[in-house]
Amino acid sequence: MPARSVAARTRSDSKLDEDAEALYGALSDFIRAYQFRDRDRTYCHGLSVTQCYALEGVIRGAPLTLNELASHLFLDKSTVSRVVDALVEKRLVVRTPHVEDRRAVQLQPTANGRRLHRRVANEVRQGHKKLLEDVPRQTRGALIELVRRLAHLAQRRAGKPSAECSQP
Amino acid sequence: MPARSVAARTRSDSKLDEDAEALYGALSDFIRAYQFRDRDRTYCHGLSVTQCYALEGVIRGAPLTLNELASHLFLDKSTVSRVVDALVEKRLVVRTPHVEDRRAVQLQPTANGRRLHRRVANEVRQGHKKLLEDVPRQTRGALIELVRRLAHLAQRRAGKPSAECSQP
DNA sequence: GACTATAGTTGGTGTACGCAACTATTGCAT
DNA sequence: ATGCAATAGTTGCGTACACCAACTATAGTC
Repeated sequence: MPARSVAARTRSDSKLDEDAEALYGALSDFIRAYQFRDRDRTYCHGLSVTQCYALEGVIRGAPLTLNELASHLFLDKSTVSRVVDALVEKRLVVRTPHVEDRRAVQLQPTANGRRLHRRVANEVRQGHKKLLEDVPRQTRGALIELVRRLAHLAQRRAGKPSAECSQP
Repeated sequence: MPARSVAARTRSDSKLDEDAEALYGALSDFIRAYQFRDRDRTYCHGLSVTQCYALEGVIRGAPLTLNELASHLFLDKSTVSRVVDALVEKRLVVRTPHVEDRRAVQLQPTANGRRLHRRVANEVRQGHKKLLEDVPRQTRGALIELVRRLAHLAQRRAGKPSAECSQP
């Protein structure tokens, strides 16, 4: 490392600190507000947010097992099992026994499930269009790219959750 | 509206649709992963996520009333009342009777509260630094600005939640 | 002084989540 | 083959957290 580094690193680190702080502030504002929706017990068309995510996961990944869905959703398999119960109950998803591994199930959307998801996705897209309308057209691509990067990084972090946490 | 508009609008709308779709995909990936943390029953230093947000809200806004905090958190005042109970229990926040309006309370962080918040904020900042490290330095400012804008827009939307939702 | 409105608390209820224990399979090793 | 560890999923259970509604206490208005 070159000689310039001490002062430079200090300066650049504190800039990074600042940026991290600012990012956190903005993200937590965003999440609090964005998630506001999530606090609605019943989301759209009688689906909770988790159910929406699960349905979407099934549609995007079908056929997939319960474990796969669980890790996609970052949820415990027991939780997902019950979420799937609800979706099955609503005739949006079917649990088929897995052909090769009789312990496993295969999750598949029903026609109903696809239809409902299309409707929900449309409404959600409307919301995001409203968000994007206020973003200058040229920067939209960059914004999306950056959010993708954030998602990617957050996913990596998700693997080891409680590393930096202590209990009272 | 000029004659060009039909074809042009169609094209630009479908581009906007695409962008909205992409944004939604990226955001939901991000939120699922980011929120993973939030699913930890006990977050950092014995605080739940809601408690963290509440403590932060109190520190950023002190002195503030319970109602103010509730609307900041987009939560019901009864929920916030209990969250504050927990923070008071932990000696992180004090409820002082409001000087001018004896129905209201003033929420203030204790020295302990500030200390703990500083610790938590530091750890959280570390996480966001890791996120930012992978973002090119020149685009960090833009990213933060865009997240701020998203937050702002999401906040506006938060006001009228179930407009586009129907129940089964 | 009676009224309406507001701040906050408490009781009741529903739900989401994780952990642990269980069953049913699989697949490997002897 | 038979036994044993590992895995997929389900279920029981406890906890946290959210809302609504009912309540108390105070404020402001006429």
